[in-house]
Amino acid sequence: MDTGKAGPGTRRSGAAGEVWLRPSARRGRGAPPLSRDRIVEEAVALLDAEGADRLTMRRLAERLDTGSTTLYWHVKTKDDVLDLALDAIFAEVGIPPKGGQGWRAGITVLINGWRAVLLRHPWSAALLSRPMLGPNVLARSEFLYATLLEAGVVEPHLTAAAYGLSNYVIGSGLMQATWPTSAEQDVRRAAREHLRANRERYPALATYGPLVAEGDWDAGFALGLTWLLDGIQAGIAGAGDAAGGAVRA
Amino acid sequence: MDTGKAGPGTRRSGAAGEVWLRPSARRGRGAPPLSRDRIVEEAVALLDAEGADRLTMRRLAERLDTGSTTLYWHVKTKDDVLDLALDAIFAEVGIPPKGGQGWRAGITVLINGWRAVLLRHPWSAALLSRPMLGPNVLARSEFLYATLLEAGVVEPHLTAAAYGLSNYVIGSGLMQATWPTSAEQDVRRAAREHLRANRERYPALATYGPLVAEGDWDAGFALGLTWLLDGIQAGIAGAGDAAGGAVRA
DNA sequence: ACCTGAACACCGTTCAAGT
DNA sequence: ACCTGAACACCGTTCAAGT
Repeated sequence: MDTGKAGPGTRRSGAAGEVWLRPSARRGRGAPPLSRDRIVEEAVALLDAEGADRLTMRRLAERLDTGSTTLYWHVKTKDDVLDLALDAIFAEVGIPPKGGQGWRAGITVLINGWRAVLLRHPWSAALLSRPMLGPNVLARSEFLYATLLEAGVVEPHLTAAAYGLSNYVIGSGLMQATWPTSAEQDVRRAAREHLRANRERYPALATYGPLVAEGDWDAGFALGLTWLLDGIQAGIAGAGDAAGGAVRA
Repeated sequence: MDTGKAGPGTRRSGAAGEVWLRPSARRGRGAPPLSRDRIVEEAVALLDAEGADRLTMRRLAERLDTGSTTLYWHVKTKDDVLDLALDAIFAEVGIPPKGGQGWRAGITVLINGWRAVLLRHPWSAALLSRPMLGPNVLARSEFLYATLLEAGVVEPHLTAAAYGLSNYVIGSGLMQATWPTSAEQDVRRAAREHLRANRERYPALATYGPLVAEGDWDAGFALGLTWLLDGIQAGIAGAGDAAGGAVRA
């Protein structure tokens, strides 16, 4: 594990003329100078590779070939790094072209892309408990609101729709990222057996529950999304009170 | 801050005869002996009072009047404490009586109770990224599945319904617990001004966005819940393909 | 303007030792 | 069976100092 760690003076002090043999940057060829962007990029890589609780200022600095304290010139705190990393991956969520398809299609593409990103970076689920106000997140929220407005959705349906859709993806991403992955077969099996052993207490779960049925995440997600979109659509047509009397909690 | 901290020997060594003046337990009157339950209870209190990142084995131990290392006799790791604390608050979610009302009413009560607990313990939102397999959580999932089954919901609607509802509450709780509270008026205002300053980039958000409109969380949540329930209900009636062709993502 | 090193005040956890 | 203290290998962050 510690193999790559140069002893004191090995690289930093530099033997006579050794400067010319070095490609001017610290690390191998072409490592750009340290910058906020590079720190965030490396943070995402570290998070992808090892998960949220392995992200340490010292370990991050090591990957960037600096001391941990150097990072604090470019970034104010570790929390900043997390905020920036979270916003960075949102850039991967494609924003559908403006007028292309109907509002349902546009929103479906956005939401599915959003979900895909959450699943591709499972650590992000745990970070969603911080306010998301970065430019990439805002750009996607803007698309969502704009599309709904253009479709004719008005308050109180507008807020409910935007929140409902967002909450649904976030919850789904969190749930699925959380769930014992197939890599943890032992945990899955243990959980399943736990349910079956207590089948008199959890009869429905033991037979139909998620750990048993191994339901199709994607199909389930799509179905729930349809329900939300249907509800939103119904609210557009008869703006009055298509939702019945259930609106007030 | 350090006022209450007894100097070495002040309490532990005990002057002659001092035993009889002590009420036999370490702390004031009637402190029950250390136990797993007491640790979890105190952990919840600490989390409620100070939030997730202030929970420390040492600080928790201090509240229990022990050394931090003592906790490890009752609990294996800090993660265990978090898992136990998370399951503990789920006990507050009331499970509706079995046959009382229709399935919609029962599920609505459960979901609203669930949401209320998440909002009452905002720290729990950040912990939802861990598998929830504790007895209290399972009991509530059991109710959900059993009620849906009894209402006649079948696969693939069953899994989609259970996940959809759960994901929706979880996402909502996370979102609302995360959002700058009214206590952080400055953050709210800064965010709002940020949106307005960039109104050409975020036109819809700047005018109708959540930070501006100050929408009613409860009403919005209830509306989205209605949509989900409507979708589930529609699936019961015409079991065939009431959801149209959108099922396969 | 950017980087470094030493240092501070913490962490979670282990373990031999006590009662 | 339960509790304690010392100790280990870490943390995030500050700050004076270097170039």
